[in-house]
Amino acid sequence: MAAAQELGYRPNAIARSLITNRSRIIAVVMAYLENLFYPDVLEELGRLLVKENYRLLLFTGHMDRDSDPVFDQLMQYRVDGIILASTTLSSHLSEECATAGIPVVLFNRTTERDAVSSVTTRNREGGRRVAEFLLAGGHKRFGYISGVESSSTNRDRFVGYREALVEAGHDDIVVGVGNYDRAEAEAAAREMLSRPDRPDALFVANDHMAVAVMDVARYEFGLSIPEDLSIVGYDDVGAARWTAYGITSMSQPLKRMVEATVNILMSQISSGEIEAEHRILSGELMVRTSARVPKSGVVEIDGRRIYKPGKS
Amino acid sequence: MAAAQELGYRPNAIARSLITNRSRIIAVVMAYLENLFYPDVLEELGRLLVKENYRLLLFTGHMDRDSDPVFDQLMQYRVDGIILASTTLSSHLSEECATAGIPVVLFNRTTERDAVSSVTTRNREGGRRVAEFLLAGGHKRFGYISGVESSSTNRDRFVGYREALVEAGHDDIVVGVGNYDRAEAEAAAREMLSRPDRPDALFVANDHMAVAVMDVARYEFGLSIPEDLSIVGYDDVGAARWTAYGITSMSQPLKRMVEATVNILMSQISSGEIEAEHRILSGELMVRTSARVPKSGVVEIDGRRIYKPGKS
DNA sequence: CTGAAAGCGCTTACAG
DNA sequence: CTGAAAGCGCTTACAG
Repeated sequence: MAAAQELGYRPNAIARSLITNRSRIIAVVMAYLENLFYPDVLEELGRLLVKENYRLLLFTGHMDRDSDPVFDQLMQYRVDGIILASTTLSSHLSEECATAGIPVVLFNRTTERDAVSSVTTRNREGGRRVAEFLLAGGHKRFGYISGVESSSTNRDRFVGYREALVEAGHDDIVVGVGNYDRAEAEAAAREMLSRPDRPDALFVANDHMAVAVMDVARYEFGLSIPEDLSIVGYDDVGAARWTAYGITSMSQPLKRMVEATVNILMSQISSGEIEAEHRILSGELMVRTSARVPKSGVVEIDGRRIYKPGKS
Repeated sequence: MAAAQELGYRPNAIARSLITNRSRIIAVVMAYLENLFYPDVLEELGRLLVKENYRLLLFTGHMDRDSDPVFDQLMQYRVDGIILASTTLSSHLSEECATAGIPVVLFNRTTERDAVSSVTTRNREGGRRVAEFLLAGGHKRFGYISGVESSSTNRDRFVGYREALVEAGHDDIVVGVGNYDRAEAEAAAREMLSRPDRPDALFVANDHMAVAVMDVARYEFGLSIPEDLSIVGYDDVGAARWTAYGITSMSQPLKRMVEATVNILMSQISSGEIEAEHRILSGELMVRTSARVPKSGVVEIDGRRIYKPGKS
């Protein structure tokens, strides 16, 4: 042992993994890090995985649907688990993972397929909450700037938002497509705010776009926020808290989401059984300055203002 | 081959690496992803490494100086190269890498030690440029909010800034310590702006802090920017371009920096020779709205405004 | 309890 | 040109 120490011997983890059949590597696939939400997720993932004595192999960049070379690489490195954030595997590929016995967890996404686990938040309820908040604020004309239209997050947020608005008698929502992209969100905002019947309440599908939309509204259209236009976002990312924006936003409990993701992975790895598990968490509507504040329903908890209808 | 295809055979990269003595894995160590500059770097690194057929093993979280377990893990996975961003290895550890024949590149950092390569920008010239710009803007009283005081980036930026100011007869710079941290930068700004002789020109060591400082100046002190206070940042990160901030900032050529980093690594890996190489690139002072604009020296290139003293 | 052997899945050099 | 053998650095089961 002393000699080993002296010579700086370190066991070769790669040789070990060959015989143990465990690489202790988790692959994390993140299409893009531009949305500030994801770097935060990544950092937290790194923290938890290291605690579990796992390494994090990162794949960024958009994956093409089926024939991804990225996927081949995951398999070649015999990763013990895969976390997919802001990407979805084709059904073909997730099948392959399942047969190869590699646990897969979708982060902030779901699919109909039952084979792969997922961790999400109640996006539909979130969408409803946003609508309730804007209705309580006395708004009359509602808009929505969407994310990627086929994504489960976008779909669920919009469905909940629309449901609650329709129940209140508003069935004419102005919709623009933002694709979770700044530039596209800006274009959608320009188009929407140029309309003679422009909305006075706007739900933007995530904060990453909401920041861009606020800049367009304020500096290109000269609108006062929230006097002329209320904006609500989603995710509660860092920039939402910056005073210049102060975005009222549905939060996603990032730490708990990451924790659930790692838990699912760890239990599937150790049990060797891959039974799809779906963990669904809840967020809160964080009230700041980007949207008119209703007379009641806003409570203060630990210095943060949260909208909880029914309470005051 | 047909059979292999049918059975979904994929070579085991780990077994291969055992015999080839090449893991085709590069370790990237990033202390924190909070500063928006680093996620961008990470994404670009991912792009280039994948092109070179390398994988990216990510380590986040602060490393303790000498005895880091993280470093042990790097070694255990027999990574082919190490990129250190926003962290420095102790001399002891970089020595070990050298003897183990693993190339190391410091990204956006340097050390006196010659054994390890680095990619940086001309921070001292950058600091000078900022000073020249603020002097040309007619400012009288200069402040500086620092990064981590021991870091080479911070030191060089400040040295250049001070040099140019002293040459112009200003040797009384008000200095606050921001440690590249939002909260600390805010505290430093509060302290500095409360002074009776508060500066009218403020160089903040990076944009990540500059955003926070601007919010403090505007919303806590009611200052107009740039009328009451000019602020210049560093890095030219995404948020600097958001209209609400519009930070005048020294850019760092991120893509070229990443390219140089990967190049150094690749050439050292293929040659097997680890000779320290220091690549130093240049940035530009991107002119936006957070600082008073001098009468001359600002040129427009591809729709971006850049300060190039001596030209107009 | 200690120590030698087999084997994980590859690649490479060598024999047929 | 094809095919069997050796070996990368571990772990694990087994023999002494």
